[in-house]
Amino acid sequence: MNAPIRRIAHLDMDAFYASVELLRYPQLKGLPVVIGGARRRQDEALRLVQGERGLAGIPVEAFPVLRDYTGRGVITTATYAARQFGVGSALGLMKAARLCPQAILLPVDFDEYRKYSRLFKAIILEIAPLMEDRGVDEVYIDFTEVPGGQREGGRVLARLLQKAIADKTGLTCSIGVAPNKLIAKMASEFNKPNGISIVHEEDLQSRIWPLACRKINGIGPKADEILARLHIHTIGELATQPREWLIDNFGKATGAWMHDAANGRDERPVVLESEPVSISRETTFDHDLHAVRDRAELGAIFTSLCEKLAGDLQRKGYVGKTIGIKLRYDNFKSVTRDQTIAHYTDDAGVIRHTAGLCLKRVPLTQRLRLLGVRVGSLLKAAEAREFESNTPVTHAVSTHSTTNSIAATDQLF
DNA sequence: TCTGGGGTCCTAGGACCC
DNA sequence: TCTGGGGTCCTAGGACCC
Repeated sequence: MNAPIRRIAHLDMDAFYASVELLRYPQLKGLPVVIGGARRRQDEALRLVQGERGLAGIPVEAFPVLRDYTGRGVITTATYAARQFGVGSALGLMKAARLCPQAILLPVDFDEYRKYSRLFKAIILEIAPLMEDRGVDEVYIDFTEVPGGQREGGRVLARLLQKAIADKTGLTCSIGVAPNKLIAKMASEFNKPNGISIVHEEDLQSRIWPLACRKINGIGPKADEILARLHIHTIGELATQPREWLIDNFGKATGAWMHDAANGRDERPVVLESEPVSISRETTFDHDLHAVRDRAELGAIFTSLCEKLAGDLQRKGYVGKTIGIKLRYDNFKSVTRDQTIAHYTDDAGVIRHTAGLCLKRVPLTQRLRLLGVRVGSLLKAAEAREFESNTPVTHAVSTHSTTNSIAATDQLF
């Protein structure tokens, strides 16, 4: 018997956030709907008009529309009906309102999306156990050894997955199957929504090479701009450049990677488990704040971010020892500062104190639009305790104690 | 009326040690 | 009497992704 052909699938949920919202509000099906912006207000407004028939009974006219929205924020997801108007992910809401003022605007309800995320991934795992989590709405799956994974190049298994997910969640997805992750990722976009694409090794020149370089996962706007200046626009053009020339222009690692990627070479395995490197919280203010004039408000936000972050760490069972801050000025320039401490911690007071020291190292004359706090160099809390028992007292782990109250730390703002 | 929030990885320089 | 390379850790910034 021949060795099975390596077949990797990329599965991408279609307009995921918006589709989950449509499960709650089926009366919005077919209408332009965008998700994004401020969370609470619209939600509460909707609950007020919710009649005996529940959420599905709310009349379409009661939903907030883009036209009435004022404030910051971007679109995270748009329904396909909304995309007709040129609105899509990452577009500012104010700009979107000009393109499609009648679009219905729903707030992001991440808990709900996470619920469906866990659900569709569990369904996949029952059928195909080798799955790599790539965020709330997409995964890679190794089809190679799965029953049916080789039939029709993977199409039979892909259809089975689509059907199982649709039956149990009411959601659709698109799947690309290819010899590796890189091509599978591109292939999953070929037939969106609710599509399947099979790309074989020998299809590289006909189906991948005509695409723009930007379609390669890992080539972003900056790299694309440099390539354009070098008169390279398609993946085929990139593939036929001499490897050494790409290395001269992009550096050793990036140049070699680009050459491999364009030639369809990618040996990365499907990774089943991974540990987080950092956990963070950040927030963009409703309006820009000044470190002096809005000191009290900023201080409260800062403390609250630290508390939420500590809560995240405790809930997930991690401690870290590199504490950092990020801020973004009104001109959108960002700076970061971080500091590594001797003790692993998940304590809000320790985080707040150390982050406060970081804040003192940064210019605070310009107005701010964003503030963030981050904890890195993470360790599982259990492993950290083990580490502690083999380490001198000065390196002890400090977990959420009451001795380090936030109120006791110095106030920068 | 520009531009969210949560991440990962890479680079590069300096400190410090051997 | 001034000069090596590595290796590792820390920090800052930036590209990129979902």
